[in-house]
Amino acid sequence: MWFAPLYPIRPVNQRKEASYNREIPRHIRVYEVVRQHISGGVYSPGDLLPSENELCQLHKVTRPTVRKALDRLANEGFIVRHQGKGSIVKGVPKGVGILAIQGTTSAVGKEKLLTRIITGPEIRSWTEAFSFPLSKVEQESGCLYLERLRIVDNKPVFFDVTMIPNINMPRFTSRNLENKSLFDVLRKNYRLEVKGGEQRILAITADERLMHFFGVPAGHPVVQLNRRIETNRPGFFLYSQVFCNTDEFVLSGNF
Amino acid sequence: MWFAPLYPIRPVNQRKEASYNREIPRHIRVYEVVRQHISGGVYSPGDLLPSENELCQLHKVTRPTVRKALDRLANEGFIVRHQGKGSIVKGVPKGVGILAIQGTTSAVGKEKLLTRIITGPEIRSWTEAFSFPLSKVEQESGCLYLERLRIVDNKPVFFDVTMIPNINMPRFTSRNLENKSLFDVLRKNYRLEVKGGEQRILAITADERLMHFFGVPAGHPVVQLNRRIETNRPGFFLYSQVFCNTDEFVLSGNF
DNA sequence: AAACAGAACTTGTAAACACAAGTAATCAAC
DNA sequence: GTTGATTACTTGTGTTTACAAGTTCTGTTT
Repeated sequence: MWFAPLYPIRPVNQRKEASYNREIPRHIRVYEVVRQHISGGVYSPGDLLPSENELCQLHKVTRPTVRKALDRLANEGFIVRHQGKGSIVKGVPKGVGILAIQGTTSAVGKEKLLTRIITGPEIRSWTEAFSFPLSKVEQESGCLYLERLRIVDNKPVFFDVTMIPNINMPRFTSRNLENKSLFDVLRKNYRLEVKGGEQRILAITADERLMHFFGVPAGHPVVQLNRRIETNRPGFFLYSQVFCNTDEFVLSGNF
Repeated sequence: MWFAPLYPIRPVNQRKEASYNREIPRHIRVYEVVRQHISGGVYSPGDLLPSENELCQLHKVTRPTVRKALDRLANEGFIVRHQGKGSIVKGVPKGVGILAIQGTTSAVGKEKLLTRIITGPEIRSWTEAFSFPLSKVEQESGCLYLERLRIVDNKPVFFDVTMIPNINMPRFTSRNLENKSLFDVLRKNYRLEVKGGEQRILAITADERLMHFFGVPAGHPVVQLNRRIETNRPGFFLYSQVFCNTDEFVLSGNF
């Protein structure tokens, strides 16, 4: 059985169009607006957001709709809600640190960090990708190999090995990477964005080479990170291995 | 002005008790049950979850309530929803490895992991929170102290120290935490959700105690993690220190 | 048998309502 | 002035109703 609608819920579409032009849900609209207001500085951290009922009036929607928007904002860390008080702006959720998504450059701060290229960049065939499995395509293409030593406050802290599949990476071997963020170069010159990845962490004792680079005695403990980094290019991964002398600098990051 | 309720919404509380024993919201109840069914293997990845209406009947709640539970499950990656089709089980979200956001239990898999309580849970005064700064309130409240040894495949792999501010944590010291996920206990009994945090990683050599726990010789390298973990309770942080013997198991996680 | 129409499901969006519970300001009583 | 109850906010939870829109099966038509 069919019942005539008691009231018109949404304004009749003026023009019927393809589905890609379908209305954006109202709770998402509200979310977008408030989110932009927070990241745009209309509301500062610590501010009290308009109450749910005020937001209802502002956006001409009902409370469940507003609440759905605020649910998401709270979930993503833009706001904190307090029963009986209101929603307090927390700010734009801070990014993920060295261990999470960015290279060491942005974590330590560009000023104090020097990067010395030890080897490469040069084309090699894969030996292994730090125990991550390699696809056939990757294996056949060879890799761009790079070894760097990172120096903070005149002390060598990181030694990293980076391996990038040699697929559509023109002129990479002739690039000057000294004191540059690798991720910046990849983003600007190859439109490669880091999306996420997987990492494995272990503690080892320094081998001859690390003893030499870090200037530490035999038996010195070192953190080793093996990372497989996803990019916006589907199926294209960066592989990197980082050794870190945590005597004076620790690896820190948010999650 | 006051209006008599048109209908009784929820069954009258049989006995009025203190606030820590307040009713757990129904959408959270439903969430917990379905979540356990997924991680417990009642539903396998690829399976179609009961429809929202069926879940309504099962749990004797209405659709918005069920939807709120499913919203969260989808958000956390347990399920994927398809309009017109249903909700498909994706499985326990891997990736939330030890380094990212969850405890070791979900990272390794519950089957193989045993947890032995070494000390506590007991109330102590703070000595320090692994070099994280403590607020005045935290310092004055004292902390719940807990030491655990995690055993994977009969090999001790993790030793962790957890410190929780003793603020509104009734009966925590008398809880049995043996072979349980601490985060699960906190979520179910105290409605504490992990939101994120900060961690610092370093490599050390095992001291007397770790040599004993891990059964490793002197000079053995060990990964140390100091973590400050944010929760949904504003200003309430968990502090934990994890030592990991990475000989046979590495710390892995996604980002 | 193949194609189409429709019914009968599914989830997605949104409103309107009712009440619970936490917070903060106000105001009266002491 | 201080205390304590009241009141007027705030967010939290839950129900009911209505319709939109995607998917799948079924039955009829061709």
